[in-house]
Amino acid sequence: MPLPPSVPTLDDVARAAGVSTATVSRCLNAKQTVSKEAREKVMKAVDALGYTPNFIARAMAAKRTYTIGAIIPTMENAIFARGLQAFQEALHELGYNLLVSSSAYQPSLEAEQVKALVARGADGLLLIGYEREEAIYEFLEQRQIPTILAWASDLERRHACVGFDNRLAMQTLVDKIISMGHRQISIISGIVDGNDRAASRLAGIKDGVASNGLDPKSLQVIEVPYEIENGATAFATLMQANPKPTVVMCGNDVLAAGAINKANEMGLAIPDDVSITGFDDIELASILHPPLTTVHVPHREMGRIAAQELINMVEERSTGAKRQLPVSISMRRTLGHA
Amino acid sequence: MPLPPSVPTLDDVARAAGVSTATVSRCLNAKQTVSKEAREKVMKAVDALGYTPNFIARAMAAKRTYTIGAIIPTMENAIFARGLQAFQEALHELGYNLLVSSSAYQPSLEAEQVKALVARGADGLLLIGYEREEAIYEFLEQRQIPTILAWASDLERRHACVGFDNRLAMQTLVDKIISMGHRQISIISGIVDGNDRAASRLAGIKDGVASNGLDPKSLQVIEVPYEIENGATAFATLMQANPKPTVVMCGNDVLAAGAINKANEMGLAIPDDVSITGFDDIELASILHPPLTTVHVPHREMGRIAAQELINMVEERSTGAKRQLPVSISMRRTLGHA
DNA sequence: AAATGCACTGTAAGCGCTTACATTTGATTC
DNA sequence: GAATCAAATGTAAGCGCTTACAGTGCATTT
Repeated sequence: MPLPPSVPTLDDVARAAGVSTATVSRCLNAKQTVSKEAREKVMKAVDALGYTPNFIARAMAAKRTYTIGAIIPTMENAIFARGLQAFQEALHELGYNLLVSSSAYQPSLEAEQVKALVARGADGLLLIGYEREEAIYEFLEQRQIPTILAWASDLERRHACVGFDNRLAMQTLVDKIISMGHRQISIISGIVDGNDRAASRLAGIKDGVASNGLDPKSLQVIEVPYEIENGATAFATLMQANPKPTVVMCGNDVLAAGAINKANEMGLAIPDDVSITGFDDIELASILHPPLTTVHVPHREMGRIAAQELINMVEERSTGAKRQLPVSISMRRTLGHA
Repeated sequence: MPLPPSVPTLDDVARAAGVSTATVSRCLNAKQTVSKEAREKVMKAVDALGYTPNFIARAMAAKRTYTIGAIIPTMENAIFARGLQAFQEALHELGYNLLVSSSAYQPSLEAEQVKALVARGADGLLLIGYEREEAIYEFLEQRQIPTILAWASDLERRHACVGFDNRLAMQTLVDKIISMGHRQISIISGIVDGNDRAASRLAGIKDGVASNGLDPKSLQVIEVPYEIENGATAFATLMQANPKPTVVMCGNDVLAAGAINKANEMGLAIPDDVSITGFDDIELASILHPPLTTVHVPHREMGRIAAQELINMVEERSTGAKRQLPVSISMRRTLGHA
């Protein structure tokens, strides 16, 4: 038993099989022709030694890692989970691995992670939304790292993206709400600064309100980080206004969950006393009490398309498409007539 | 503008600064003494060229990556999210990065990911629970990869671990339940095969039942994957039994969420018609309607301790401790007297 | 003035792979 | 039987870093 239980290398395999390292390498990468005879000798040696290729050395020599990096704002709630899962699955099918990190909604952390992932040889990157320093985009371009922006769909911008129109979605929802007789609308929004999705959703509400002849300025808006508890607190505050809102629109389902919860606690009947709406349609939405009326987003499809498109870019079959996916409204039971 | 926009290397920096590559390397790693003068020249060159160290080359030369790998069974729900987040934060403070992958509860996938992470030079690994092929443990030992098992706390086993006693926790909960007059207990368990946590929880229930003089064999048990929908379906099935259960104990909060939802849908009052309990105390638990009585698990603490202990192992300050954390019962409103 | 020690810096040998290029071999053709 | 060619294999040069080892100067000691 060797005291430094040294890990077998390509050289060891080559020696054991009585061939050159090049042949072993070719066997393992199945790119070029290797005689059946040699292949068998090599495979036998690989098994005997328990050889596993050193990924780092391989990446270093080949300058390819078959690894994609993704940076999402948070892993704590389910907003990105499903899309990411689909992304990962699709990547796996295409022969790529996924490395995930979370920026905790901090731009500086995101920038750091972008560099870390690139330094680790990520062949491509998935980022969420648009809002980040231009320097990051420049860095990525200079390094020629294919990047796709998910949860983003601005066809005017130069970046490859796949997402949906947050603004239009909210506007549609507002139309619906107003058509149901609501005039007193209050809003619990995510933090708009640094988060283009939150900003678009808020803008969409204002658009909708304005296009229905109401004054967007009269809207009560509270901005809070996406956490259940914040939704609850904000809801309580909003309900103290006079006149009371007949509907509280939330920037996402997490916030809406908090709002619903607080409403129940306050003994308010939903939707009779107050209506509540969400955004995202995460799993949570359907098990709230009552089930949440929300904007349904095609998370899995978005993840899958992002993977396909990104790999197309990595393998130089595409220079980056822009995809906008349709959303719909999941009418459940928290939205009623005013 | 150079057509191959080649990325600056250490050599470029050395040349620009008029020093040797060794000096540049020493500057960047701050390990050894470099004169202030040299350091300044180097830093200037680094900035001017926009140099970022190539992580892969560094890892290759230094045989250290300052990267920890974690493989969790799922990212789709919040079971592991909070613990992992804390793990990541603690790691970051200690100067390490985290790479996460999900095994989707598939042992073969987990094995693959272990190899992938090791091949990528992970300095250490975090795995969930015990149940996996012995070959994986052997591989890890042979390669001398420090590994900590989280959500695991068997003090008899040889592996470093940090977790809590699933079995005892459930037993305690059963004691409580029986003391409240329940005799008809049904169970919605996670899939036990390949999941030691699920198995321990189920065993704990049986222990508790037996120690209270009831017959564990009379327990109705349905095993399903951890998904809300499955909890709902199983609950409906269980309620068709005769006699009906007075309490349905769920293997985790996700399952309990489904059960509660279905109960509401069926017009059953909780806890008057039927009590329901969960396990994990994820955020979801407190916003269910009614709020879920469940076993509270110190996720964040577990993640933090796992990080500290694992890095101690990586940096050879420890050979692997075993930590068992206390859990408590979060009494909320889904458990009432029989 | 020579010897000693210290602080700093440079030289160069890898780390474990991939791959361009060179070489060998055997079959095929004329 | 020599020439030609394709297939299989080998040789060896890196990839961009870290680090052991070997200087180089200069201040201090003897």
